[in-house]
Amino acid sequence: MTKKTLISVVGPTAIGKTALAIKVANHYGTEIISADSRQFFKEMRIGTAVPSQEELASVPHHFIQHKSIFEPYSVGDYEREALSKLEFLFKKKDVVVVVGGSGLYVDAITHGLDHFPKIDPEIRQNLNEELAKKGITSLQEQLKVLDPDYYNKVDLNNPHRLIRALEVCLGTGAPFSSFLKRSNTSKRPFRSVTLGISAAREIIYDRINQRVDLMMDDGLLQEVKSLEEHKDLNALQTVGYKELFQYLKGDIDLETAIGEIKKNTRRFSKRQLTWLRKKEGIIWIDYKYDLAQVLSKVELNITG
RNA sequence: GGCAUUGUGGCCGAGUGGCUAGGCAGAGCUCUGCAAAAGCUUGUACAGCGGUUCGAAUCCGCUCGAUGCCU
Repeated sequence: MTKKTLISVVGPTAIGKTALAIKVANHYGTEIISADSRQFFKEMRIGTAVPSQEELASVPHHFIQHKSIFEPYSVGDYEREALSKLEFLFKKKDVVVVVGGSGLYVDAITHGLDHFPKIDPEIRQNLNEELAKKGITSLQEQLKVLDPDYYNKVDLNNPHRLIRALEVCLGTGAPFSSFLKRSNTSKRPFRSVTLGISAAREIIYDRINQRVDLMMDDGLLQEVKSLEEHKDLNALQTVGYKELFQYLKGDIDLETAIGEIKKNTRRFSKRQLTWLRKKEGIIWIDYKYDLAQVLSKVELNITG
């Protein structure tokens, strides 16, 4: 019996992941799980480059616009939901395709995260207030006491990291680092093949700039306007939205806002590439790939 | 042709004798529940030549290049 295989498609934003994922899924007659942390939200469509109606119709997609920006949603939630969806899909398919630009979310599926207890959201809220009032040193001092091991490892200038570690310490009474066992890792009941699409930096940047213009033509500004009253929600701290909120507020003009979107998207793509660069086992292909060749490489990895 | 202003790293821009502004772009990196997030690292650049001085991006002279006004 064939072993179940998960084919992941990764790469920087605007490189053509969606198109390749659909072709691969069609070839195997299977379905697609999205690992894009912004395409989850049904209120955000244009700015997150959700697949088109035709694309969605050609292959069943999961985790696309299935959540609301009003619901809190984390990688942990995603990992649980995605794994149970995978289990369900593997009952009828030998291959499932995952596609997405959020590296952490792809890893959550393919390798898994350690288990953390649920933390009362109020703790994080308090820590955020503390950060605003007393500054980052206050958080650093607390972490030094509550989890000296992690204190020596983390980037102490990074408020997000400090707050996450502290909320776990405070919420569980145990050091954050005591949960980092990598116990989940590499225990998946399926084989993993990862396709990485890449191109020269210049080409990626070019595609990004073009796509931002297309989004504007498609009515991104209207979409952002309709969400303006919710601009403080976490899901809307997103490239393409936060810049246009600034424009709507009158802080910058439209041309500047569009330039900022392009710039921030370029930076994002750079971080995606940094993230992927160190990963092992990725089959890298050029953005002008030959589909038959790509599929035969995948086959080789499945059978080999 | 005359007079005046001016010339700082890819770009913007501060600095008017000694103690390497800063920002943007670019590049490299970190990453376990806010991840399209958050954070870190990264260029001794002062138009050229000569002079003054212990020491010049900063002062002086000439050359070259900009810009403006005048005839």
